[in-house]
Amino acid sequence: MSGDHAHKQQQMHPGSVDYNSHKHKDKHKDREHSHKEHKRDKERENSKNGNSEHKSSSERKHREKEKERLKHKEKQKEEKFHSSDGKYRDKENGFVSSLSIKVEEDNGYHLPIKHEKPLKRERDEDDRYEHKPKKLKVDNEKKVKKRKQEDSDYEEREKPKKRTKEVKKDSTGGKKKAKNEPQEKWKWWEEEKYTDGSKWRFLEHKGPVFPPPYEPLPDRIRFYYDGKAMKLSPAAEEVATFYAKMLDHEYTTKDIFRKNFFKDWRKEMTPEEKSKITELKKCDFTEMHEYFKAQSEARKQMTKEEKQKIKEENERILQEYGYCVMDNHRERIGNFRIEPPGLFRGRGDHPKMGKLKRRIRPEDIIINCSKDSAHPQAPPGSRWKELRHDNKVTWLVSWTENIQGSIKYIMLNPSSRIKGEKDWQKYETARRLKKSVEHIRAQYREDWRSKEMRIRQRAVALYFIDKLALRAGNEKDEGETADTVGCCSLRVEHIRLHPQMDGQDYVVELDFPGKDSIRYYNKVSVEKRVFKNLQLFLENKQAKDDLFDRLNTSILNKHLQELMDGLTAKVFRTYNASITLQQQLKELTSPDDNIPEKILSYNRANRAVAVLCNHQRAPPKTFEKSMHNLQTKIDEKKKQLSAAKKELKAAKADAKMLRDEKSKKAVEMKKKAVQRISEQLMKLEVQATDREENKQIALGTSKLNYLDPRISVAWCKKWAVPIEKIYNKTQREKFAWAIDMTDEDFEF
DNA sequence: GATCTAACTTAGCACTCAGTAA
DNA sequence: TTACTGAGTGCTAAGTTAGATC
Repeated sequence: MSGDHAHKQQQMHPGSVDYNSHKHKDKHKDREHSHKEHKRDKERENSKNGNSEHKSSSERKHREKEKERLKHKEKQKEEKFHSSDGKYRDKENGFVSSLSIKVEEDNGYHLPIKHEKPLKRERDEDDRYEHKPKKLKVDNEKKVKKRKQEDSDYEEREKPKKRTKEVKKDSTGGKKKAKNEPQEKWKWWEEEKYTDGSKWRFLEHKGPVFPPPYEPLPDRIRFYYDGKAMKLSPAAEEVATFYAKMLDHEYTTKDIFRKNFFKDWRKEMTPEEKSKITELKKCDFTEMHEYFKAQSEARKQMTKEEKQKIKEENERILQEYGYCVMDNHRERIGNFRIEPPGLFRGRGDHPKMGKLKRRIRPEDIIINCSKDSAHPQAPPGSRWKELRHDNKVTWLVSWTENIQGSIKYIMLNPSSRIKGEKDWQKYETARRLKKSVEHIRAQYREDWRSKEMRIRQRAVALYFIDKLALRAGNEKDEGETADTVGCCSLRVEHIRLHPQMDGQDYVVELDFPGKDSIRYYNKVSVEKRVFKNLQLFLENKQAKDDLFDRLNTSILNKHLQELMDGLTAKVFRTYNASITLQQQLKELTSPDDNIPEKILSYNRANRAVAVLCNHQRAPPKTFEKSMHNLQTKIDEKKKQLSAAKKELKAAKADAKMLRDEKSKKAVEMKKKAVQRISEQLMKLEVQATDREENKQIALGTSKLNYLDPRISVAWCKKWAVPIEKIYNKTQREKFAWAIDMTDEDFEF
């Protein structure tokens, strides 16, 4: 299947459309579609079809057989999940399912999996979970005063010490609890929010941590040019080490990377070096490369004590620079280190890959903090570019990077109030969309018949965004970034129309490089009117022309804003992801299941979302090996089980003969052993299934960014699944608000 | 409406480190 | 004790969106 797709994919191109004339020249740009995406896919495909795949095929078959034998219950669930009637999206490499066409249905509208029930709430909106900002705090002088007081109180009592993440204060005004009492987490979600657009009242931090200065290589480590050793100037040597460190990486085999690197490297050379070093292929970095490899090896070989020392030093830096005081709370900073210099690693066929990312100096840094805070000090002998006091933004530090000229920021950790509030708000907006989505859908269906082309295009694009969870698709600077697209920027070459395909009517085949140059490949059966509209949009266009030439993200979002306050294209992704999770959890969870089975169901629901959102990952390098190891464990466990069963049988026979207490006890013991081993076996089998299904799908992205955590928390509570089973520590910190406020009745 | 920019979210990859098996 | 492994974490690239400016 996967090979088949790859093949189809390669052949795809605007054969089915009449490209004779060019109607929309104004918007047409002669873009080069480099097909980086396709190359990357092909590479994956090749590696997949290579040795490792063949080696593992017998194991996989074996596993399949084992799966067959899994409990009846398990099997039923799997069938349910894989939806036997072609609802699953088919992705690159066939990693999702063997079925390729998603059928449109009235109720199973947006989901990759068929839904027996309509996507309707089972009860009225539960307003308990509405994100209702309480009374405006900044309007309330008393409270502002109090907060200010708390700020200064905090400085007084907390500044010199404290290693806890949050400052402890009680509800009456900020007194610490007794020493040994457990530190209570700050429940910012129970407090009032700023509603005047300001993000904080007080902000104090220590500024960023700079990477260590460059340390020249020892003299024995030499660089060779054209076979001759050559001592490089420190600046040129530093840049050379960036390349040397990457020698093992695929990047250094790419022409653009090499070209960009060499060009930027030469800029760092002295005139003499410049005149000597004229060809990259004559450069020999291997000694440097070996040196860094040895260093990395040495780091691994460090003694426990040495490692501990480094750990302590890192902890000290974290405590000093990794936290800030925002209003009256000590909050964790997300990224407090300045990005070190190196070679730019753009993704896909990025035209700037290999360029030198220069070292950031204090003179490049803008510091943002409160006027009345202790300002961070620039390193001795240097000064900041600017000291700013802007409480309308959330960042602490910013600088402009030299590759794209974009601004980089230091901001707070996801567990912080400022990020958490925004996250919560995001899900509330998505829940509001739930209330008006049917109306919006009716509207865009109506717009498919509009007399105006721009409205039809808007309506069809919105249909794709809603149905397929596509990203908005901003226009991008040609030549500055990799050629990737989203919905609004789709081009003729990214779409093929099939009036009939695989027994389905009106099939649209989408194939394009999305964010991070991850391929989006999907064949989907659409409504006739959508199909006819697409045919119309394609008329008289060429491969490189925009499919939606009368549309862009700005127009689309303005329209969405009119339909619902706060609605943007992105909200549809959040909404559809969350509603899919909720729906899938309902479908897949069986009350009789044990905890591991329930977790498998959760992961499968999560997986359905990841598939919908096209969250892919490269299969882990050690995947085949780890599956093999797991299978070995399963085989051993089976042997163990069979032995235990024999022993039980024997014990039973003994007990029947002897009829004494001792042999009865022995039977009980053996029974327990059989039960224990069975459970262990079942866990391993579930683990193998889960891992196999997860081979090329990344669950983390949707879990962290698209799924309303309250759905997961409610599910855990309802089925008594420990929250730790689905969220690790970091995730629990990020979603503390949801964990605290949600009960099992929560409905998205 | 086009373009630019700032601010923020979303994303996959690489590396680390703790747990576990040998 | 060592080697291995995978979950967790950090890093930073690549998106979206809104607002300013022309």
